Amino acid sequence: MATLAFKLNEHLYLRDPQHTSLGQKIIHSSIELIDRLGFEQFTFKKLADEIHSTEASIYRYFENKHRLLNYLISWYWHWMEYRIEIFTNSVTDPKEKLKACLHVIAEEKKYDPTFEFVNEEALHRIVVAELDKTYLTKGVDNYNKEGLFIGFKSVCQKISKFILLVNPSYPFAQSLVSTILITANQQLFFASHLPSLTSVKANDERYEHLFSFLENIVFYSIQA
Amino acid sequence: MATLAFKLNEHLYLRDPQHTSLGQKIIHSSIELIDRLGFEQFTFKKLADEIHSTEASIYRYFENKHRLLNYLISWYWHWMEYRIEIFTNSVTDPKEKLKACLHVIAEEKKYDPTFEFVNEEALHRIVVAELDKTYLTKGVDNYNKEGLFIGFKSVCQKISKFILLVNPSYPFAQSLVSTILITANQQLFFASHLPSLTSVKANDERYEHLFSFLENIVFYSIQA
DNA sequence: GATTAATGATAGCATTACTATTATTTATAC
DNA sequence: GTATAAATAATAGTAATGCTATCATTAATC
Repeated sequence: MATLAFKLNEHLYLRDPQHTSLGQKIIHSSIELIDRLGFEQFTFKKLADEIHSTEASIYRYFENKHRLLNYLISWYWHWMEYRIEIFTNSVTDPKEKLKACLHVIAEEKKYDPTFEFVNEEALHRIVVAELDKTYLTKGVDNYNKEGLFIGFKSVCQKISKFILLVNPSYPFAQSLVSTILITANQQLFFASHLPSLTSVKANDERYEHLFSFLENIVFYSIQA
Repeated sequence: MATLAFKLNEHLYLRDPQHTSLGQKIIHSSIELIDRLGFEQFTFKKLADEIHSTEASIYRYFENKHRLLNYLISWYWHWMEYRIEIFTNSVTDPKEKLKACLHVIAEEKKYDPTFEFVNEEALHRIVVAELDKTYLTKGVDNYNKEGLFIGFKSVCQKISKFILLVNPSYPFAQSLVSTILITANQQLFFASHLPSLTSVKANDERYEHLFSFLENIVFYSIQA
């Protein structure tokens, strides 16, 4: 079986979890547990109990739970880049390419059977709720040097290039892209929990609302 | 002495810290410590040592460190609203009102002697690094019911109204405002730590860069 | 079948996030 | 000015967390 797997930065893990049974259980169940408990309440002890293993065994895969979170979120961005690639690949018009990106960003995240032990729906909720915790820490400069954030950076760069194809003289491409990638998740969170902070309604059309908002910001800002 | 003080939501504290000597020391030194250590490393024990008091005494003012963080950040948004009020008050043209808001949002935060025991510069760094941690938690719905986030919401609402004065048919006012308030802080953080994610340069003109970016997004999006 | 690697079982330790109790200081009321 | 109450300090204790270490056992590989 030639399962598709992303090559993640080595500093994210001690032992690669993708290729062992225990490693796959760690990934699968940590997504489930972090989604359920939130990152603060999540512990290696609880994860160990869940997968009928031990704390010590998990520590052989990940230095600590912070690295594990970074791993999961990095995986998410690699998956996003892969999806953006799929949906922009055959599109030639730069504006349409950009629009395809926005669709991938704003769409509902569903289980992708290409990646067996990853529940993308739950992982997306984790990204929404915990992304900032990966870089909003005193260790950010060291983590950055280790390359822990290349997944996110790479997606940003890819979309920035599309923006510059549409308007080569737009001076805020990087800022605009990081803003919409982060705000997309935030607005969905606000829709569910702090509705007065968003124009996205918490109903079935939330993803369409979100897309319209992103489209509005992006295309008017770059004056396309 | 008629010191100006904000009336913060009662659920933020157990005993109002603004009116006692110990309370003021807690506010003053918690800002200093959280700024220096980051919220994760900050503990009531360390704060107690810093102000030559005890853990137990601090617990009589704040239920836990999470509430204290909420208190500080809520204070910040009340201060921001107060500043927005000052700078928009005498302006009549809606576009100029909105522009004045963006200036307040993007400007460098400096010590405001009106509020003796608060170091706004340090507090701003705390907001940049820790804001999301106040609401990105499993308890968000309960906290929201208690009114812990009214400071932020109130600022959002105020600016949204200015947007609707400029263009009454703009459908994303709330989303646009929450986006720029949060992205303003994020872009400054990126400029310092993850420069490839932002177009804001980490030099003396950072605040002007930031303002231009916000101005670009806001005024083109609402088609002013 | 021997060797090595991976995992499990168990223990331990410093720190954290509290709670509880009692003592002491400070403020206020009479 | 003393009585009374309130605020604070001092101290102790507890369960959980985030690890590290050791040794036994099972599984993979040569």
